[in-house]
Amino acid sequence: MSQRNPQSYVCGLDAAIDVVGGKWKVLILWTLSEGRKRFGELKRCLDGVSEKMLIQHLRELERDGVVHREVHNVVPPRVEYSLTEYGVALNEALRPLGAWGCEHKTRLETIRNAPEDTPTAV
Amino acid sequence: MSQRNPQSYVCGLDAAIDVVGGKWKVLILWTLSEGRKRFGELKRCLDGVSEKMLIQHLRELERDGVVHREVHNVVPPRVEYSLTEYGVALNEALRPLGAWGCEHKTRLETIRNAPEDTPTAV
DNA sequence: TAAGGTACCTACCGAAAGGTGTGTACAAGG
DNA sequence: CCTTGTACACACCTTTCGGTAGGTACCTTA
Repeated sequence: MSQRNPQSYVCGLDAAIDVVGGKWKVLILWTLSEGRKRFGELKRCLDGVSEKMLIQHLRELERDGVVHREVHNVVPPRVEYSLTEYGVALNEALRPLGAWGCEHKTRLETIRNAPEDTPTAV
Repeated sequence: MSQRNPQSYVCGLDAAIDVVGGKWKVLILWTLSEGRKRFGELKRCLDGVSEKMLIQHLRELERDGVVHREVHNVVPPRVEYSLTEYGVALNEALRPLGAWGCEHKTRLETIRNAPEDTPTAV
């Protein structure tokens, strides 16, 4: 997303947005709140995500300390992802925003699917 | 940002992120929570924003119904921006996220400014 | 022997986001 | 007369984001 130079987070809000600002990140967090999931499971949960983006976002979330990655050294590789305590807290903090989004969901969909230049009979 | 196709917001959270997902949007909302501001004032508050982006983001926030734009037809143009009730609610909903961000601000800054490949003496 | 599943990696490409620099109408101020 | 300030619009350019396609190592199953 709009990754700002991180030397200068202004109010914490921009820092948080920087963490969850990828296309699939909130959905990943949301999905992982149900419990630990394997890579393939996640992929099936997030319909339409490409493997590249899923991995990339998972890595970033891991780097940011909100997602934990656990590798089981077995022969068909088995990797499980889960939320850290930071991740759980982040999910909690996202609740009100999700609620706001739910309230305005249909309104926003309408706005955004509408043509910007309402050509009411030319 | 990562504007998803809005026919399919999954959980409201992605809808909300879509609204506040621009580089300067949360900062605009944050600044406007202090009260109505003119374009130039906003620009001075948000250090480093380009006029183009400020206008673009303001227009989008206006379209999404969270920011109100008021034009006074005077000769040196005077345009004032303020939060709508939706915008106020959105700001409230962003509070916990901002708090989370504040708690993790320095940690995130450290992580993100650090070299990813710690080249400990080559 | 061949195919399939796991969890990735890599190179390449188009689209979107964001920044820069200029122009504009109008009046006030020096 | 020239400059300054307001609130933009527009063209151009670079960077980032996200997606597609292909490949890998290993084992299982047919």
